[in-house]
Amino acid sequence: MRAPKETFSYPYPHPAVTTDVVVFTIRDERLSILLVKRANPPHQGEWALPGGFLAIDEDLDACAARELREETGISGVYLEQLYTFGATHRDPRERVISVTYYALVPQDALATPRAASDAADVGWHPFEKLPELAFDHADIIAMAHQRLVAKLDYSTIAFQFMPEVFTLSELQCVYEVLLNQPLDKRNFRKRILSLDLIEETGKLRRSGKHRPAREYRAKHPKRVEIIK
Amino acid sequence: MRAPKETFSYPYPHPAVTTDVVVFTIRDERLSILLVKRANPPHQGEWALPGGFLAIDEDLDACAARELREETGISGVYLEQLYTFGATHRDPRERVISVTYYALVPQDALATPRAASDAADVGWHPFEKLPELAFDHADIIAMAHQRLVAKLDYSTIAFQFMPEVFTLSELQCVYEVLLNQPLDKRNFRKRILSLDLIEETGKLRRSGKHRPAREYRAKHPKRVEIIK
DNA sequence: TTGACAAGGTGTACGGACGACACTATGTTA
DNA sequence: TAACATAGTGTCGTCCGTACACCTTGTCAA
Repeated sequence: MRAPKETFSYPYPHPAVTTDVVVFTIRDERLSILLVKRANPPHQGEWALPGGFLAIDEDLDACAARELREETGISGVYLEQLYTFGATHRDPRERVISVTYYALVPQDALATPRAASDAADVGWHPFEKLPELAFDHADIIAMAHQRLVAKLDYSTIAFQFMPEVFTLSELQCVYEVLLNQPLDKRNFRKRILSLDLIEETGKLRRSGKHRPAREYRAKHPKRVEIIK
Repeated sequence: MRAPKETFSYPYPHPAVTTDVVVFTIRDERLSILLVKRANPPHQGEWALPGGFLAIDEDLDACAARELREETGISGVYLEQLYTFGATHRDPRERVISVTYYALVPQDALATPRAASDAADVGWHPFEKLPELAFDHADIIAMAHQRLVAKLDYSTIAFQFMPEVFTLSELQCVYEVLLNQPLDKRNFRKRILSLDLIEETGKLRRSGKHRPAREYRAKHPKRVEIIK
């Protein structure tokens, strides 16, 4: 906590800098985004992206990771800078430059994120029916979604949605949700296995009254590679 | 010009925000970058990217375009946001967040850019032998180059290097320089023409003691499309 | 005038990647 | 033990990308 009376002066006006994070996951076979309900003005009571002001001695990536951790309890996930939004009146308080990030969270992690002090609520919202959003956060989400879908085609980013071990059917489901279209099972398995990115655990996954599926794990779970 | 005595105060420390621009062109069959020699400290006398501080009532894109125009005389070119650099000590004066852009300039435009007041010199430098650069500008250029080469594959960005009319050989030369490898003439022409992005002007270009080449123009010169 | 020069312009054939497509295997449960 | 539900597997055709060589046409100099 900073001394409230102190002020910081500059010979020229300075904008404020924030980071905001679009957190994606896949829940119930739906692409979902983590939103916080704002506890304070402006836009009090509206849903918004987790994020907040950059500390003066803090790197941008660290700020995004910290805000994500503080506001939602999420850490250790894939986090990539997206774009910087700086339209002159995007925040009514003062000039605010937002360096935005997007994060990908595995399916099972954090079923119920915890709300922080400056958030009235936190929750997952299906991408297909998002509520009204504060500031220009709808634009930020749109761009994050565009980037995510584009990266599916030429990188191994989709694995960041997967838990440590998973089945090929689960992986296929992730691709189908993101691409919003069904995929052929044989072609999908052929393509994924030819990438040589996953290996069998040797165990079987039993679920439901049917044949168990082989479990796989990523050979390099944290790595996102460019392919093709 | 602002009154020099005025100061601007905030209850929390604010970083400064700048934009810096990596300007690419192709000169003498070499990819080149426009640099300015710094007239003032810090890094006085070193080469740096054109750029400068964001005005408080100015959009980010407008700031990049303005700095580019003021420092080099270039305007009306393709300009795209690249990435935001904000490491805590990248500028010795104060905390500075740099929202970086890259620009593509047609070959013939602006053979000799003019130097502005706060630049001791301005000039094109071949990408392959850049001088020592101020701040973290070498990192910024590296990322811009990576983005540019990547976009060659899935967009029509290369046309931004072309003048209004050009020959297929000139276009091929641009691709060869950017990809740093020779291309097959027949395959190149087949691929480019199949995109249906250019049309013949009907005129011929005479140069040297050989058969003249057909001139082409882009159907939508300013448009950069995602292909494939 | 004509022949050498230099870049402009053109088509085919091969191989690999991707997409369409249907049936058997295996564990569960009633 | 039979029905059920998902797991798991191979082939074939098409399209795209790549490799590859020669004729065309204007210039210039002998």
